[in-house]
Amino acid sequence: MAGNTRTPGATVTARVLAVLSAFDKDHPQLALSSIARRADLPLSTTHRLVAELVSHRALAMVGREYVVGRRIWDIGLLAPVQETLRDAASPFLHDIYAATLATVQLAVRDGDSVLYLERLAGRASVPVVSKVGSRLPMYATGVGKVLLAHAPDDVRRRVLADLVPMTPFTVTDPQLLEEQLAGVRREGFSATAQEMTLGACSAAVPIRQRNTIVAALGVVVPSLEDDRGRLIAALQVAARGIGRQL
Amino acid sequence: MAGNTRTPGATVTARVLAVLSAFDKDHPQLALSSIARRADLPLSTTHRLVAELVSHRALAMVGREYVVGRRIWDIGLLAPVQETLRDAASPFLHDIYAATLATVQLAVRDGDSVLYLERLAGRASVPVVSKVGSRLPMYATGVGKVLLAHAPDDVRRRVLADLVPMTPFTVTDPQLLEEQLAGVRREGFSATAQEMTLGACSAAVPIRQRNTIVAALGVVVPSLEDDRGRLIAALQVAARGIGRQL
DNA sequence: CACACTTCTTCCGCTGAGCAGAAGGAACTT
DNA sequence: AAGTTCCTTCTGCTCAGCGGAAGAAGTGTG
Repeated sequence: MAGNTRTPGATVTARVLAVLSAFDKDHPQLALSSIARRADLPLSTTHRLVAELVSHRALAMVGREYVVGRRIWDIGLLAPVQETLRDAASPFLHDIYAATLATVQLAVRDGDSVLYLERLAGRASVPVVSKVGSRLPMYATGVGKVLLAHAPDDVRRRVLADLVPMTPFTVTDPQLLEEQLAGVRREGFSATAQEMTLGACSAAVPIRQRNTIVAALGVVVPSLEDDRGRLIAALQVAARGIGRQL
Repeated sequence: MAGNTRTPGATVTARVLAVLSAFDKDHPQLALSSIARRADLPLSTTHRLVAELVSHRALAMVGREYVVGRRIWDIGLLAPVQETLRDAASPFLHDIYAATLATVQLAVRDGDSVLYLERLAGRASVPVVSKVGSRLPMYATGVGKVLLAHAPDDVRRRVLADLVPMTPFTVTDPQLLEEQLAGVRREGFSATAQEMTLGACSAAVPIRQRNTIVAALGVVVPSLEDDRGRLIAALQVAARGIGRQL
């Protein structure tokens, strides 16, 4: 029968997003109490928010549990970066794959990480850790270095301040990395060797949309020695082609 | 200096969704005032909501305008919109693309329309109007005719009662279309030429889950003449493969 | 069948987060 | 320089939202 004081400093918008964000790839379906726990909200509050979201089809019920609804799916597809970019890039990725038989990757910067949008797995026995939808550090991958080289200053500063070695070949000296990034900007491509995974080398180039770098395109191969020039030329042709269609 | 009365009966959740829903296929990028108008909210309210959504990356700024952000994209992808179907189909779609270099489409019937679930964009020389998440009429597309041929009677009756020509080649005679649909059922595939878009032909086959047609798989090409048989054979192999996994 | 346990739903009075008009800027256009 | 359009900030009022608690409904165990 007691009323209550609301928690100060909370906005409903943040709560709504917290509820939606309770869902992720490993938890695509959740019970009410799980949502409350993951969003760190009281049960009754969660109950009300969820009920309202369901009424707007932002969530849907499956039995006793909830899943993300069609409404969010519809809206999410409008996020322009990925859809347009992936469509424009799709045929070029296949071209590069056909020409090189390497693992081909398309990635964008997401905050301080690399987000992989598309990947064509090559047949070569190269261990590749990237997955579509996964995030990796920017300082240790080919596409990452390209994106980092062209990222805003504050992003670069944060990333350079925390260089964790992934392999013995990872560059962990901020000064050296800065110089490499300057080289990437100057040359127009990046080339890395075993910095993320032993046995995997990569080359990458930026994709430009009207002089803004919006994404990076790269390949992963067992070794760069042989045909580094050819790989980079192929990547650059494709990157220009993609950029032209954005 | 005057305060104000809030509009009663409004929930923040509904407003947040109204703001997000202001974005649609024809308006993927909006200025603040446009969002306010489309969501039917006061400008200052919209401003605050949008700012908060941007801070949570549910929206993003592009110059002076806004677009749907990566956060919503992430969450939206979790919506179980035929997820098993899409998962099962994905590798086969890539196979078909690699074999034909055509635009490949995966679609289901949604009410009286075709809903496109997945699309691999081929070479740009063929104009293709379908987009993932978009809906098109069933009577003028390859995948649509397959789905229409196997749709319940009442759906077919409603669709046949309202045939609007999209191009000069669109079939608008209900009788003729009925005959074509019978052909689709008999032959196991549909082939259309420029009925939706000039310069675009398509072939499509049904995907069966235990003898029920649950989806359609199709390709769009500039012309069907050359290798119609090969295309359809490839589609049928893939469709069987997908069906086997459902 | 009773008991414990977990999960969901409803209730209700208090209060600060949200509201929206207005005014002040900023950027373009005429 | 005057008009137009669009964006941002300020502010006091007030009701939408809050959340503890209690009740209901389902689930598991001896």
